[in-house]
Amino acid sequence: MLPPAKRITHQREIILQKLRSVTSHPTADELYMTVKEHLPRISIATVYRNLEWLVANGLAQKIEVSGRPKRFDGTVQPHYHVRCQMCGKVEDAVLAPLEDINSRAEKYTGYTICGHSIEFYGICPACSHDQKNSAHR
Amino acid sequence: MLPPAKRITHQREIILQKLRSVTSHPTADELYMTVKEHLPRISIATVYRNLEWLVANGLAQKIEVSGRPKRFDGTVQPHYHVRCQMCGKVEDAVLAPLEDINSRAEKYTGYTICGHSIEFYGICPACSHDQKNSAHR
DNA sequence: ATAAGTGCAAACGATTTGCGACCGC
DNA sequence: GCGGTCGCAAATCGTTTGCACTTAT
Repeated sequence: MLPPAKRITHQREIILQKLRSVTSHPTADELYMTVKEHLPRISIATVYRNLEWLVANGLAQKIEVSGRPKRFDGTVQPHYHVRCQMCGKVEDAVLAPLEDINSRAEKYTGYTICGHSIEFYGICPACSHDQKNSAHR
Repeated sequence: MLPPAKRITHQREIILQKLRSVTSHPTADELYMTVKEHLPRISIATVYRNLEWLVANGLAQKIEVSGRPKRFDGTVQPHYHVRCQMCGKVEDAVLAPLEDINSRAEKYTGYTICGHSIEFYGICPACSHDQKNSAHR
């Protein structure tokens, strides 16, 4: 199903464009910073509202994991994420989607399963490097 | 490794006991309510502090998913969860832990992977029933 | 005595909301 | 002109923190 193609306001457009131009899964606040460069008068509320709108209309994904601030993703294909436990960075984990586990879960839980998310957690290369350097102290 | 068996204060004990007595993955606040029945003067801060302590000492698990309030689990064995998108309830999904995907992810991401969490999302039996009943309107 | 743990209230960060102004059809 | 959207400020929610007071050892 194609997106309902409703109103695309200027701010909505810029937000989506900025979101698509990065691979860093920014938080609403981070996005607000960069969007503000082009639309200095935009408010953080607008960013939140439009991000939710984009998600609701299938133009973006929300990664709401780990208590931390929600992150957003301009890619809509299902994929998994890895989070660094030290610096909080989130990256994509390129693994083939495990389709079969949905039906398994459905069977065992009685829920109507719509999907699943997998988050790997660990230490990113940069942080594990830092860790070695400061092992003493 | 057995828990460090440090201080077990009265409030700590009650909190763990209450947490273990339910399967509902309560939030800190929900737990606070029930613990207060036994310890009327306990503060919410103590509940938060002790839940973190229990997690740090391997006596409980934190389920921090979906932006929503963190939930806690008195079971420490690794297992997955299903969340109802309508009522927010979290239940266990009895699926054998997928051990192999950790090493796969490690290979692809370059991270040192410590583990992963899977959350299925969908509609619980109760809510899908309600949905039918209120289909009109 | 001292180190750890507590209750309270205030602080915090992320997000949401109410509202009057505004913009595009 | 009207409905949808915006910017702003205030409100909310979950959680954390500073601090002075207890409590177990």
